[in-house]
Amino acid sequence: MPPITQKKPYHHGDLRPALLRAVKELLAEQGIESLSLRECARRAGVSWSAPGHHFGDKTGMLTAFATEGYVALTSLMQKRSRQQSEARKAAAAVGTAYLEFALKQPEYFRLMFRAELLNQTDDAYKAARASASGVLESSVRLCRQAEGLTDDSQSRERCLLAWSAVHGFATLLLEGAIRDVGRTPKARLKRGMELGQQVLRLLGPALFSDPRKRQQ
Amino acid sequence: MPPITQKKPYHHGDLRPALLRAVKELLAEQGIESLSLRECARRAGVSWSAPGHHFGDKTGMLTAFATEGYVALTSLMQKRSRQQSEARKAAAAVGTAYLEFALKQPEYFRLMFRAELLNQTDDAYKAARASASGVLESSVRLCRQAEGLTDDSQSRERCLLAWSAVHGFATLLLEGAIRDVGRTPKARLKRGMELGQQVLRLLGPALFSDPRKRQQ
DNA sequence: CCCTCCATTGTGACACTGTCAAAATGACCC
DNA sequence: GGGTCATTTTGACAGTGTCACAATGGAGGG
Repeated sequence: MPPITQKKPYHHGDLRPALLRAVKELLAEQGIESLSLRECARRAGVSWSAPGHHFGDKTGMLTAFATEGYVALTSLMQKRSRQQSEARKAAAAVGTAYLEFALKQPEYFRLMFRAELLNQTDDAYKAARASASGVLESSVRLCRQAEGLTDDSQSRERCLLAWSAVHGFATLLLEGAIRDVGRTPKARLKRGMELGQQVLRLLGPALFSDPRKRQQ
Repeated sequence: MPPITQKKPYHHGDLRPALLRAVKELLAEQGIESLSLRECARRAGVSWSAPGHHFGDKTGMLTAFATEGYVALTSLMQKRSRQQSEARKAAAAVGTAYLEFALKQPEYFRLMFRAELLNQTDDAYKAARASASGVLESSVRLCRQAEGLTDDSQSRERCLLAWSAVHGFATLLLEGAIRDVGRTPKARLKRGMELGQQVLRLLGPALFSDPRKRQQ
């Protein structure tokens, strides 16, 4: 009578969450390159072939993990967004949440944008990814709408600019491309969030000003 | 009397460029995950242990390759920048060149920002990376200078914003996160460059307007 | 011209990996 | 209670990175 904490009546308990937890731990400890199916199996206490069987192959396991990541990111952005009343502050909160997620859970974030490691045709994956980018887009669109700028001829480009900026900053910071931002992980997180907020604040005019008023 | 096309008097010719060429070909064909020292050796026509010996280990070889990439990126940005006379157009050309490099030579670009695969302490690598980001930064700074905006209290943040936006856009496009941008590689390149230019054009006000004039 | 030295390249060996086929386990339903 | 079948384990294999050690052949001195 193994402790079943989830619905699926697996042979030896709930394998899937156990494996995904092992993935998360191992990614946080050693990075993606040295992650192996067999080590996940060891940590989860099952045979070395169980992960491969359960997820089909390594790509399947990573795709499932990345899907979890998109769900978590979506949930965090929505939560932070709801804490704000004004549309503009809500949009800023979404961007900050994106950055916060990337910095606090890099083991998710790094994998979520490694196209060649994931099965792009997986339905759950596609759905989770779409819902995350939906939150981003609607936060930008709602903002312009709230300010009476119904001209959304460049709406897509503005959403892309916002996404690109916050994603690029998070990526550059995670990959160590931005210097003078602290040594210890703690300091890097704090300083990175501060710097990121300043950078994103500069984006305001580009996203929310009316293009018909002044170009410069 | 083997054909020596470069300076180093290697035993069997010029091993280093041959290996790096093999890396480039293999990365373009199959992606990073399936790249192996042994396959590089096979393609270069040497024993399977030669790459490991020459570069120390796999990380060493990838670091050398990434360094090549930074040199090529720097050179392309400088070239495109020099083709423009105005500072503002030069800055736009630098951003466009960054995007062009990422889309046309993804085998370089993808690796250049994989911190965990590279030896961050390598001197040649650090130098090449610094010179690339130097071109980016100076293009933004020169631009503000040319327009008489000497107030550079937020200079670093503006440079970071520009870099983040162009890097984020390139990354998202490369990883397939941006939809409706074409199926064939050819179309994706063309459409991606166009879309990228439109997105970057929106950045102008955020980078070059005087913050004391109008915030909105 | 020959001989030694030594950087450069090749070979052997080992533990580890992902994936396949086949066997074993045990929960579920009639 | 016994059969069925999804779930898990075991066996096997080709491939990998890295180590220690062997072989190669050009460079420099006598």
